[in-house]
Amino acid sequence: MKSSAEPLPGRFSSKRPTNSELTKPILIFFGPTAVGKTALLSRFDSSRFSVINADSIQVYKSLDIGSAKATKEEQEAIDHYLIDIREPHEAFSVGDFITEADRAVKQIHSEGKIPIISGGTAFYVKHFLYGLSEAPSSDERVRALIAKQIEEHGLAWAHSRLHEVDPISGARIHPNDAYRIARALEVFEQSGRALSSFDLPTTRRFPNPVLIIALEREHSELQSRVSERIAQMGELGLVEEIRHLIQGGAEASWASMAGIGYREFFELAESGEYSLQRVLKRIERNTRLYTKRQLTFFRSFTDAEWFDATDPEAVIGRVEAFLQSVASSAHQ
RNA sequence: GGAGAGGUACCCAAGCGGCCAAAGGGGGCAGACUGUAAAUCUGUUGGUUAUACCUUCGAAGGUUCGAAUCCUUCUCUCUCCA
Repeated sequence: MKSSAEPLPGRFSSKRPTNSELTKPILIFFGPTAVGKTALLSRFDSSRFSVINADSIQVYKSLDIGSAKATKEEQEAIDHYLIDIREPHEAFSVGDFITEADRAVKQIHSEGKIPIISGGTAFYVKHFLYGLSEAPSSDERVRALIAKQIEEHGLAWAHSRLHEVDPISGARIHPNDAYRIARALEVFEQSGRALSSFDLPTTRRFPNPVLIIALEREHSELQSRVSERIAQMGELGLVEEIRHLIQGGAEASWASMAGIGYREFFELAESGEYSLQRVLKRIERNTRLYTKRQLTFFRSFTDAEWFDATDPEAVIGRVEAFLQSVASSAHQ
C-alpha cells in the first residue's frame, strides 16, 4: 500500500519544457474491447515503437485468456510494457499506472523509440494525460473502516454524512453510488479535507507532443467480434485458467477478479446457477455493456482523433504525419 | 382423445373492472466518471402536430358509463393422463 506521504507520481511539468521533451512524442491508441487494437499494433515496426499496456486487467499475471492479453508471439513481435507486472492478489490503481507508465515512457524514449500507450481503460488514459488530484490515495485500513460503517448504518446515512463533511461532493455524488460515497468519506477520514477541495488538474502533465487515436468500428461488427472473442475464450481454456487461479487462492474480492471474464464465475457459483454456457453468456453481455461505457467515456476526450479500426492505413498515415511534424518543428 | 396451466410492450414477468401506455427485471439507447475504473452510478425505452390524442395486453365478438382485467367462440403454447 502506498502512503499518502509519498510524492505524487509524475509531477514533472512545472519546469519549462526542454527541447528534448518536445521531440519525444507519445502515441495513445484507445479502443473498446475487441475493436482490433492488437491487429493494428502488429503493423508497427518494433525497431521504432514499443507498446505500453493501458488495460487494468492485463497488468495481472496469470489472467491471460479472460483478459484477452496479447499472445506470447504478439508480445515478442513488439515490446510490451505493463503486462504481467502484478500478482493476481495485488492491488493496482490509476496512480500505479501513471508511475509505471511514466517509467516505461522514459525507458522507451531512452532507447530512441516511440511509446504507444494502447488499451481500453479510459480512466487510466485520462489521468495519464492530466494527472491526479492531490487527494490521498486509498488506504486499505481506512477503506475497510468506512465499509464497515456503511454496512452498519446504511448507505443513506453515509450519504448524509458526506453531505455534512463535503456538501459539494454530497451534491455531486448520487445517493446510490456506494463506491464514490465511500471514497469521498475515505478521503475526508484520511486528510480531514473534503474530496471536492482537491482540484482536478485540467492541463497536461507533460510537454511532450501527444497524438490520441480513438478506434471505433461499426456497431454490429464490434458486437459480433465480441461474441467471437468470448466463444474463443471458452475454447482456449478459460475454465482451466480460473480453476488454477482459484486453486492459487483467488477470491472474488480481489481487484483482478472483478475483471469481466473472471467475476462471472464467482457470481454464478454463488447463485448456484453455474454452467459454462451461462458463464460465457454473461461474460459476453458484460463485455458488450463495457464496450458501451468505454466508448461513452472516450467521447469526452475532445482532443482524440477517431479512426475506423478497419482502416489501419489511415491510422498509420496519421501517425507518420504526426511524427513528421514533431520532427520538423523540433528543427526550427 | 381426456384434464389442467397459460398467451401482456424488444425479452422475462406483475397486474385480474376505473388511479394502466400498463409494476419490476433484463436488454437497447443516452449519460456521468477527483487514486479498486473490465469498477460504480444515472436517465430513458409504443406513436405523434405531444399537460392532449392515437394504437397496444393471442384473434374475433359480447357484457359494462368504463375491460389487459368479466363472458362466448376461435387460435397457439406448455404440463400431466391416455
